[in-house]
Amino acid sequence: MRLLSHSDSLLFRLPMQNWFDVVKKLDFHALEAAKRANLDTSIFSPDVHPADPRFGDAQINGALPYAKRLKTNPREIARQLVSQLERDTELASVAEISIAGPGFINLRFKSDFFLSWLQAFSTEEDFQASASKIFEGERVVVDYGSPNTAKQMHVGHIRSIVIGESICRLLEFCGADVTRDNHIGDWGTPYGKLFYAYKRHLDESALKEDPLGELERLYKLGSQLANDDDAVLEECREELVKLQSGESDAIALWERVNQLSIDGLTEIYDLLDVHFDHYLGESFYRDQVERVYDELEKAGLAEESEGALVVFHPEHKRYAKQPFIIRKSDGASNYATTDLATMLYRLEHFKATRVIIVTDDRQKDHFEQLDLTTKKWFEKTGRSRPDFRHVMFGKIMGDDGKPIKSRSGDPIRLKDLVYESIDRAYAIVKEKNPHMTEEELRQIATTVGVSAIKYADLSPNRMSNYVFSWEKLLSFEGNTAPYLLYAAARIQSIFRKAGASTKIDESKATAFETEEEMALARKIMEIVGILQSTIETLRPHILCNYLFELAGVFSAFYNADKVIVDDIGIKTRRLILCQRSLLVLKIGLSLLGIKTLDRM
RNA sequence: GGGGCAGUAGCUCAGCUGGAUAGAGCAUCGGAUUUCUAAUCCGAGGGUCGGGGGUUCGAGUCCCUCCUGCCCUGCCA
Repeated sequence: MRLLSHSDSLLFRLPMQNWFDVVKKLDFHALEAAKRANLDTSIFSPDVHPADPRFGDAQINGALPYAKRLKTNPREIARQLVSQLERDTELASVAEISIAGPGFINLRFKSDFFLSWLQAFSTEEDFQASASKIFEGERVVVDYGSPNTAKQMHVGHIRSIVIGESICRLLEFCGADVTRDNHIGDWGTPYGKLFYAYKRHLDESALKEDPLGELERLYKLGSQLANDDDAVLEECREELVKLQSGESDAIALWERVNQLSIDGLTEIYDLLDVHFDHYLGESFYRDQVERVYDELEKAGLAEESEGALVVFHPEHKRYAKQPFIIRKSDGASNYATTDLATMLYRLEHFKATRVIIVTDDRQKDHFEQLDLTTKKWFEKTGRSRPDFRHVMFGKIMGDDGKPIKSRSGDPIRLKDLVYESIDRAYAIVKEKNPHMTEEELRQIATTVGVSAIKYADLSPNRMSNYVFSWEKLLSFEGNTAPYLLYAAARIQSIFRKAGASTKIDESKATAFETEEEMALARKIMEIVGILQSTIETLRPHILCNYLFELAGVFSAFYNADKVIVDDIGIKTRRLILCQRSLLVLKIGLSLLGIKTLDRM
């Protein structure tokens, strides 16, 4: 029979499940206290925050705005609340309560509360249990990546891929059924020029070697030849007409180019561990544009203006005058048309309850107009209206403050970027681990290099432009993926050294004592709120920031407190901290699309 | 002209619905290693939060105004 530690008593353990989200739980208790104190709960909001460790673990600030509304003394309100909170036996058993300043209520959890919390929530399933309800039953189509075909991807494509993938994983973690759809640019005017050059100047071996590179070369060549010679330009036009009119040879060639393109794209996506369910690009919707014109005209939303078919939104201060052009004056469809058709398809075919599109912020107006138009269209036709979110991001800048370009003035190829990162990672890993096998070196370098690229893109706020620098991207210090991977690898190492698996007899643990133990426990618990705000805002940098802090607090703990010690109580509780730190790092990194390593 | 985003330490950036003395990393300087991975940790210096006004117990955060940069603004995506 195992011994019961004081934190193991049934009385204490039973309610722990409700404490997973500490802020939410405190909010509830504070509101109950407010009722008992006869405060007007239509006005009072507890306003619970995680606190600066100097003051405690959490604070309830609601007394101040409440007193302001009623023009009374905030400290008096706080005093009334505290006297009720102290009568709350569940709360009083886990925390010490005090008043500070003008009426802040500070709570400091008792040491064994941290241990009980960590013991109650110990697996990925435990962490996912509450999150998985957020988007339960939701079908979400996430549209990201979206490069043009027959071209190499460049550095400008990385943010959509990396942010989009992270958002997919976050949504799945929250219980959503996610469809990853790559809305490729596989239709349009460039194909005339490409086909002209393809038929005359194709280098078969180059095409086999590097399909996207060769197709891009051919497009540029065709473009240049057409530019120099009007006769060539005319032939390019004819190629395009053949394609658009569905001539079988042209379609066959287009299909071949498209397949080569997708194969080329997939090579890099595989490297980045990003896998799409569909590649439903612009071409897929080309036969559906008539339906869009018809429905929008019948619904009275679209009108002729300057020869084009457009949608105005009279209620909107800007889009009352700024048209959403859905058919050009030459009769051709455009981006707006296919995006509308895409919305319809996602509703009808995927039964989407939500649609998320991940692009740069220059397309903000376009997607606002798309959303307004879709809402009215679907409403008038009696359809359900999926919730639409445009997840946008800023540009990647060079150190000259302008959008990033390579020295030659061309965009930096994404492939080159990723492989250079892997190569640099390889050199560093090899230097640190001279005796590692070649295979292991390669594998670690790939993970480190790819992670570094991804993390550099995820850690800044996606809304702002960020400055690209090789040094920062590939740095192994500071808020970077390698720093996080290293922290995780060190924890794995502890378990190897301890000869213990991650499953340990946790009942032997004693309550935390050292400052570093407490700080780490506190930090681990913060993951709950962090996941919520990351998901609410769809801003992965919030999670990045947190993981960096967690790794830092862990490292401080690691340096201060030895884990493998003789005292079984101390050793066990420290192993618990290690195991949970590793768990949270793994969950967090996987939600960012980053794999962890056992050693590095 | 209209609209959007941004301006925080020398550099790159955090700062959650307004909360206590504005924080990291890099760089600089000073420490820690017979040790579970030093790819680490601890400490120091470094700020008119673009300027000015306002709202209030309290403003980097909200409102107004001005300055600066970038982006969008009818037939590109």
